[in-house]
Amino acid sequence: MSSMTISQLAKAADVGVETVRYYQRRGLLPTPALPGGSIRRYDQNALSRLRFVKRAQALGFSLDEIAELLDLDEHEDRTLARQIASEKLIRIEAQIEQLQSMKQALAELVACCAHGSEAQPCPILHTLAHPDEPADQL
Amino acid sequence: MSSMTISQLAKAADVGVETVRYYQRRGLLPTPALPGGSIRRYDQNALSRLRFVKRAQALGFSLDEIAELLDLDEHEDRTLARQIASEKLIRIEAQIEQLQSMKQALAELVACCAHGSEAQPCPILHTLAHPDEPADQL
DNA sequence: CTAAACTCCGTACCTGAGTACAGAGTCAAC
DNA sequence: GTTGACTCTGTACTCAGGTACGGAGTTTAG
Repeated sequence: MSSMTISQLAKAADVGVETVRYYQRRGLLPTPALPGGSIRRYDQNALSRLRFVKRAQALGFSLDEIAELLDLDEHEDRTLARQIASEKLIRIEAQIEQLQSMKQALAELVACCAHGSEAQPCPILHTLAHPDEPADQL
Repeated sequence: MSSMTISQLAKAADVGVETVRYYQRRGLLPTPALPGGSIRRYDQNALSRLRFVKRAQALGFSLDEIAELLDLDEHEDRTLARQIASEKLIRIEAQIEQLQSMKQALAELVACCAHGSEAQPCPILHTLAHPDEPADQL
């Protein structure tokens, strides 16, 4: 199955046909030339690329960022590649930190709500409404 | 300043006037009645609610989820509130793990580009395209 | 008293990431 | 050699979460 139609390709990567076309329009996947007349064929390489897109996306990258990542690989300019990757790395680290703050805040709220007495207002809602008190460490 | 115009309210919560109106349309904020003729007035309560929305949003809740939380607050249902927060917590934890894997992959790419030989391919596309190999810890 | 600034309401527009559909062509099976 | 599934291109629609705008009314400072 080294040569696939668009629907076979889409199925193999578990996306819709329209999604493949959309990625082509966005420049994330090359659009192979129409051979002679009529129907495009996609190879293993196209599938790898498509899977790359889905995986990177699952990690929170936008399609624009993914296009950039793909460029890193394609361009043999390692100096530039390294620079772009470093910048992305910094953004990811910041994102992780943000999420960790969120996690902590939420964990505190959940824990507090678990053993609080029913008589008091729900701390999740109370805390969110009044940030100037205890759980303000966001 | 217990009675504000819409723009004072918006400013106090650091959002745009249009955003306040949007939240009203979405049912996240009540729309106070027009007193006699003409211009609505908002109180401290509206500000608390607006801040609640922004804080919950910063914690990764969607506006629909926030509406749900507000509803729970109104009905004093802390058990369910806690459940929603727990679910959100789990999603956030998964997201952090994923990002950490990506961080590692990117860090490797950066290191590779820094001192690797020009002859070898960068690991990033390979890593993401073939999840069944080393960097599979995503 | 007038002009600037603000408010109200409705509707339209924006970005990101697709999804749907129309109308025409093509390919494989029977 | 026709039917049915698939493909091609292009355009339009969806959803979230806003943002912008037009035209009318109101409020306030000078």
